[in-house]
Amino acid sequence: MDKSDPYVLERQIGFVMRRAVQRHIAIFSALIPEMTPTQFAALAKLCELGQASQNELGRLTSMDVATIKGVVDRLRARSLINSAPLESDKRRLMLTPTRKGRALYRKCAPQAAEVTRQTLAPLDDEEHRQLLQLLERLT
Amino acid sequence: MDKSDPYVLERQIGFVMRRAVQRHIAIFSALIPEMTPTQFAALAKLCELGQASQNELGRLTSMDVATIKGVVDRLRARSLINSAPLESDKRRLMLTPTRKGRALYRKCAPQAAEVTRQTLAPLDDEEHRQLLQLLERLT
DNA sequence: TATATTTTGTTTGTGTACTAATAGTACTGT
DNA sequence: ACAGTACTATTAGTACACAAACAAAATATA
Repeated sequence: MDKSDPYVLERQIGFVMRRAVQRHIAIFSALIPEMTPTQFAALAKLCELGQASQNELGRLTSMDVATIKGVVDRLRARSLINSAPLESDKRRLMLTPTRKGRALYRKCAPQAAEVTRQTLAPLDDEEHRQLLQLLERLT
Repeated sequence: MDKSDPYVLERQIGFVMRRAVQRHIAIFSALIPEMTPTQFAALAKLCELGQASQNELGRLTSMDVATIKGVVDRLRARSLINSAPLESDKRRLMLTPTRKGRALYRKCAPQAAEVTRQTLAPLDDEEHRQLLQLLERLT
């Protein structure tokens, strides 16, 4: 990319990523209306771990402390997860998925794979790999 | 990408994009604390066009009608843009950047280019081109 | 032991971002 | 002229996302 290129909004990485994320979220909510992508990420990670503290879950899903609190609150309000203060460290809020939460996760996981497929439909396997690898290096 | 891969949250395109966007926004707000990326996009496009209706500006910057309204409200509250109903079509709200808005845009534009540079710093020019092209195809 | 630091969680405030509903305006075809 | 349709803007409601300020608990260090 020529560094002397004029500034064109539509070619900036931030603008293009925002649009790609918008499309992804649209696909997600069409295929998985039961949950938002963020809620699914938290539930999926919690099911994978079995249990985790709220703070820990936030770190593992790249959510801010204030954000993970809201997400956890909404999941708990729908009885998809339980929370309880930890005896050994009273600051921590230990989270576990409920039976209902695990069931919903199992139901949605294949759909989530389909979301990824549809999002990446314009690309072939090699391009998919490349894109993921390039994006990961931006982190 | 092997379609039979197990579902690993961290390798899904949505998760990776969310993280990349988070980093980009952090860089943006460090370099351009005067505005959010969204506000800059709207102001930049409006300065480029000279004028536009609110709806038109939203379409050109990929913002929902409700979103562009909020962004325009905040820019107007800071006297960066003006708005007035259009005589020839009373449905439309015509927007123009103020002198102050244009000055701020001119000041921030080079910084915005630097935001893009820093965001893409882990990649070389060819990789930058590739990433942009792949993301654009996801739109 | 006493103090300082770190960790964890909450709250408040601001700013996207979308859906759905509403209302006024403009256009189209008969 | 009028009925139906499309467009534009606003509002209300829900949900991320981050910063900043705070409180409580645990850990480290003097």
